[in-house]
Amino acid sequence: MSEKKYLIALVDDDAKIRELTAKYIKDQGLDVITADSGKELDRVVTANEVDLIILDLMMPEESGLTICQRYRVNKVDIPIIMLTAKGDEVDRIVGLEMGADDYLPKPFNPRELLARINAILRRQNVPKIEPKNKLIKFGSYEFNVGSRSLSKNGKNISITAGEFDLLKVFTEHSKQPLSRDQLMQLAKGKELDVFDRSIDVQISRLRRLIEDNPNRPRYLQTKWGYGYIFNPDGEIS
Amino acid sequence: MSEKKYLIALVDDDAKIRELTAKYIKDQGLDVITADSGKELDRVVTANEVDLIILDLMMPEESGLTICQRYRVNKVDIPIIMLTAKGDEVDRIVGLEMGADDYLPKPFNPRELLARINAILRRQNVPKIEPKNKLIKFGSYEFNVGSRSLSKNGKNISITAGEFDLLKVFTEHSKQPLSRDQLMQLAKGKELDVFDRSIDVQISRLRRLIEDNPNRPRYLQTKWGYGYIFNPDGEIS
DNA sequence: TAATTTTGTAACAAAATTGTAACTATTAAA
DNA sequence: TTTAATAGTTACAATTTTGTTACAAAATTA
Repeated sequence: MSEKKYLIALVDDDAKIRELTAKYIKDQGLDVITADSGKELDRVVTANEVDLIILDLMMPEESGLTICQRYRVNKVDIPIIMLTAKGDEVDRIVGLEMGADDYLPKPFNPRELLARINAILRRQNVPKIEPKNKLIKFGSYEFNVGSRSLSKNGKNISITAGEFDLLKVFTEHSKQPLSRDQLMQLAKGKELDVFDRSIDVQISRLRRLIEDNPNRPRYLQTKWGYGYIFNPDGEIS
Repeated sequence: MSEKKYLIALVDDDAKIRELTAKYIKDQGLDVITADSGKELDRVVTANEVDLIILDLMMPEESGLTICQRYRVNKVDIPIIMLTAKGDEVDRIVGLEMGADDYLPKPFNPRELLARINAILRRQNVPKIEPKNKLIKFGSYEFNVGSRSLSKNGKNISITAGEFDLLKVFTEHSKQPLSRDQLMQLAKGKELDVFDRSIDVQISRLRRLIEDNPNRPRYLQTKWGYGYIFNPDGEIS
């Protein structure tokens, strides 16, 4: 956890826009967690170290404006980019006065959003990060985040994108139990549906890659009734 | 920290489904008021503080869709779960567009309904801001809520989810006698049935984990005729 | 586009936990 | 001291949760 990637919280009530945008940002190498409301954002922000918030202005329960104001009043000074309806000049100005750092009219070009994200992060000069080739070792395994590769005793093991995302999340939260909810958020940037077992299946697949004996996992253990935990030391509890 | 009990309004014209579902929800420790029509629901909503509405789509007088729309137009933003006929893709989408928060195809699994209720209520709730690695020490024991772990003299003791929940409740209410009723409510979020001894059994199990001598409990003592009390100082009264 | 790979879903099996019932022990009160 | 009520404990059944597989859907690549 010494090095971390930028984490963007994306708040929009429209699931389609949310997922599309999240995917785009993720593809650019940033981490994304989504939220569909202010309440949800609160939870995300308290549970994670968010570097920047992208906030839709028009939302049913609590408007982006209110959320922004609430955060600023509470001295939460995470940078905020506000998404406004096209030409909504007034809201835009109010938004900036509320303490938003930038705004972007909808519909927006994802590349422009990305440019603004980078501009703000640079402006904030959050310590620049990730001189690639972050290497995590556990047992005879090596996991290289920069080169997206996994190996055992130097021999390469092929890992899919989904497995990679999941393992990356685990290595970034070593020795910390993660619920399926959190894993879904952190690895895929979306909400876990009730009775969704896809995380379990991915875990099972991941274990085949990173466990000498997948039936007796050492590194990727189950927290029964809660979720999973990654422990590079491989202590058996 | 008085936990609020949620009130669910259940609207269905079929009396049998209504009562069965109501009973199921009640058993899980939520309050329920039923209604057999939109009119009835209006009355219920104006007379009570309803936290969530479960709304059948197909009803003789006024359809669930209409009701939902009516509420949203009038800026009543109580979350709504819509019950749709199976496979009625179109209505489902229209429902969500009308402002329903979730839908459930009929016939539904009551457990799934409950899961969705809880998901929505959780989403509505502003999360408690809590220090992450809260560590409670008593005797030679350490209980870490963040990492969901328990240890004695540094040696890990495996604790189940149920035991964890119970112990967590006790540590959050140190030196305060808790009735079985309260414990059930706080640890499992449901109602205690008459003649339900499950709390006693869990206490017995928990004592095996956190007492040097489970037959002479120091930390988790009995309040005879009332309930139990947790005292991290371990004074024997 | 077709072929290939990856991912999610559903179903079932396995494992772990939890509740129940029965019985015993303890406590408080008569 | 007896009695009735309450609490402790145990084994076992029931339930819940997790693991895994095969297959279908979706995404990616050629």
